[in-house]
Amino acid sequence: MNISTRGRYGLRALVELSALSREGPVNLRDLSEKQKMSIDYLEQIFNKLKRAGIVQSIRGAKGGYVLATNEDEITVSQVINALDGPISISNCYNPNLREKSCTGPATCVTRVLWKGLENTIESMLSSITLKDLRQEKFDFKLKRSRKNGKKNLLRS
Amino acid sequence: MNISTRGRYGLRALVELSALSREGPVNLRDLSEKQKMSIDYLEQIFNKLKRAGIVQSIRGAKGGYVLATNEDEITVSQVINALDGPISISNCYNPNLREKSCTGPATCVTRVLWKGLENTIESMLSSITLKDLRQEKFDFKLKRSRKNGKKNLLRS
DNA sequence: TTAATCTTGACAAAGTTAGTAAGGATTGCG
DNA sequence: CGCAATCCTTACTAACTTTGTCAAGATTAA
Repeated sequence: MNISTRGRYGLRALVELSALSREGPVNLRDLSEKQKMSIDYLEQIFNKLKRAGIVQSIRGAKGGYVLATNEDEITVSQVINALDGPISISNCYNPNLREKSCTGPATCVTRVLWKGLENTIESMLSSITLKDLRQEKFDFKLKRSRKNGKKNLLRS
Repeated sequence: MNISTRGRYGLRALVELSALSREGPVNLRDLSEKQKMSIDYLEQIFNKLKRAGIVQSIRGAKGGYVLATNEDEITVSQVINALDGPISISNCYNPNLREKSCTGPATCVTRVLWKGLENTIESMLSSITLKDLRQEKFDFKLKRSRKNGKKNLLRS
């Protein structure tokens, strides 16, 4: 149970990009130096981000990348999805993967558990944007519980 | 991001065991037939469960396994912990793993994000017991939000 | 034209997963 | 006792995933 380095590096780089790209496109060399990541790996990562419509590229000298939309419209969920694929706790209900799919009933209780956990995580990651991360202001209030007044800020 | 088959098989087998073991010890052959899992794999799994103190073994003919404590004292979190190790979204803050640990500050915002997500998942899985699963009654209300009256039952 | 960038695809070392296999130890029962 | 049922332990391996590296190309600003 892990979000891969690809997803995590990508997210960190995007937060950095989000802070820098008001001044114009940011090139990968700068990003790689700021974030201590290899340029080659970042290229792979940004290629995926571009195909997912999260960033735009500007080719040629003085080129680089910018966010394709507002920083408060890009969620952690979108980023992880683009880089690592959909979050999946268990594949037992996903028939087109090599793994034997569970032979039990469709309402198998552990299946329901994993699916529910998945939905909750997805929900949490959908509620946090690049802007929230850049400003270091985010919480884990789930979207489904709307009546909860107090924000439960995470600071440690 | 995945809970391994080891963890998932183990959990399913334990729910079955929870239902059957009132009558006395249950042997792995029976469990493996009911749940369509290989005996060899189950042996590996139950070995870990035993070392974690979740089940007790009775050796010899007519032996088998029983839960070591009440079914409502064994949480999903404990089971997954025993079989897959602690849930970890990101190792960037864990210094004794091979992966380069993040060079940023300890309060690195993505680090805080992953750690918070981890805590939330842990919290959810700690709130669900084998009994809940056997009875197919559980929800994802987090422990930390106590004022929430309505239960949000997961049934699909 | 040239240097700075992005673009694309191939490749590989290391690690993880999902089991399989084999032999041993313990104990109930006839 | 002796044997069958059962747990116990360790070793092994094929397939897959992760984490990058590398190289050659395309595009564009200056």
